[in-house]
Amino acid sequence: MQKQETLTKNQKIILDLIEKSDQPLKAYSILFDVKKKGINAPLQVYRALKKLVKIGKIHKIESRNAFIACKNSKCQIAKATIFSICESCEDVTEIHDHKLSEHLRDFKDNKGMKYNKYNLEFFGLCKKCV
Amino acid sequence: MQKQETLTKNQKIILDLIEKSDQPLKAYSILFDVKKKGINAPLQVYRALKKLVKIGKIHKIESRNAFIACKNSKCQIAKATIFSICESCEDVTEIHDHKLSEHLRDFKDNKGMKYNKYNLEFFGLCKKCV
DNA sequence: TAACGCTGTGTAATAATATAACATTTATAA
DNA sequence: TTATAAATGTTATATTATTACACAGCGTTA
Ligand SMILES: [Zn+2]
Ligand SMILES: [Zn+2]
Ligand SMILES: [Zn+2]
Ligand SMILES: [Zn+2]
Repeated sequence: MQKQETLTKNQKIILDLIEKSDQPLKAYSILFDVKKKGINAPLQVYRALKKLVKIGKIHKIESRNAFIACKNSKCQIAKATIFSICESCEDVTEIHDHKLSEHLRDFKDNKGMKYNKYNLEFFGLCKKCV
Repeated sequence: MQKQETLTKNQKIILDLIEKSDQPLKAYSILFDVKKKGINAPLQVYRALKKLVKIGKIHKIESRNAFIACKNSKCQIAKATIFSICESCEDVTEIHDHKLSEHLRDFKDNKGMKYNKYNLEFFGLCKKCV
């Protein structure tokens, strides 16, 4: 059984917003949207984002400084993320590929480093933009 | 034969600095260091960084907003980068693993997306920090 | 109960990262 | 030569993210 996190009011408001979008949202765009719900300052947004990332409800797209909801119950540990990003329309999709995930999970370098997380971003052109 | 890029003065100054460091440097720390050489504004740094990334002389560590020199003549296309990052001491190493690179290069999703680039960052604890 | 640690809140200020706009200069190509 | 692309220098500004501080709520435990 997985521990069910209880989200606070601010966290819920922000998660709701991100989940309603199928594309990544930026922190200040989130801030703009939640002002009507009483969230007034950047820090309130960043604090909620940090928690949501930590518990795996959302992921940060590092190359875009944006946040997207995770739709895969299996990666809610936030430790293994793969995305494809269209450099033309900026469409982002989370990739779930068993073989690739396995390969990455099992990767060992020759420096004795102990990994506990990875993030992979593929860039290219989506079908619509080719 | 590979086309040898001719770097401009600013680009050379900034590449030199980054190559002398074995760890990633941040843009404003670079700016601070090159002020004595007549580079005065952030934009001058960011323009040089952009070019150097484009020609593969340096890579951006996206999760850290920092830039590291590429020591591998083979990835000077800047299209296929893998890094390991220690979350304790922030040590960054570029990884060259033939099998993993091959796997990533050959990866195809089921959406018909055409990839031309990827960036992979592993996080964990290095030998010293375990 | 009271004291404590932990997490979250609200607010203000500020730090850190990155780009826009403009005039000019330099390098390369036709 | 002309023209065209790439780089420069400068000022201003936009965007992203954190520090600092006072306080509130909650569960643990002395
Ligand atoms: Zn996910
Ligand atoms: Zn697209
Ligand atoms: Zn490289
Ligand atoms: Zn370390």
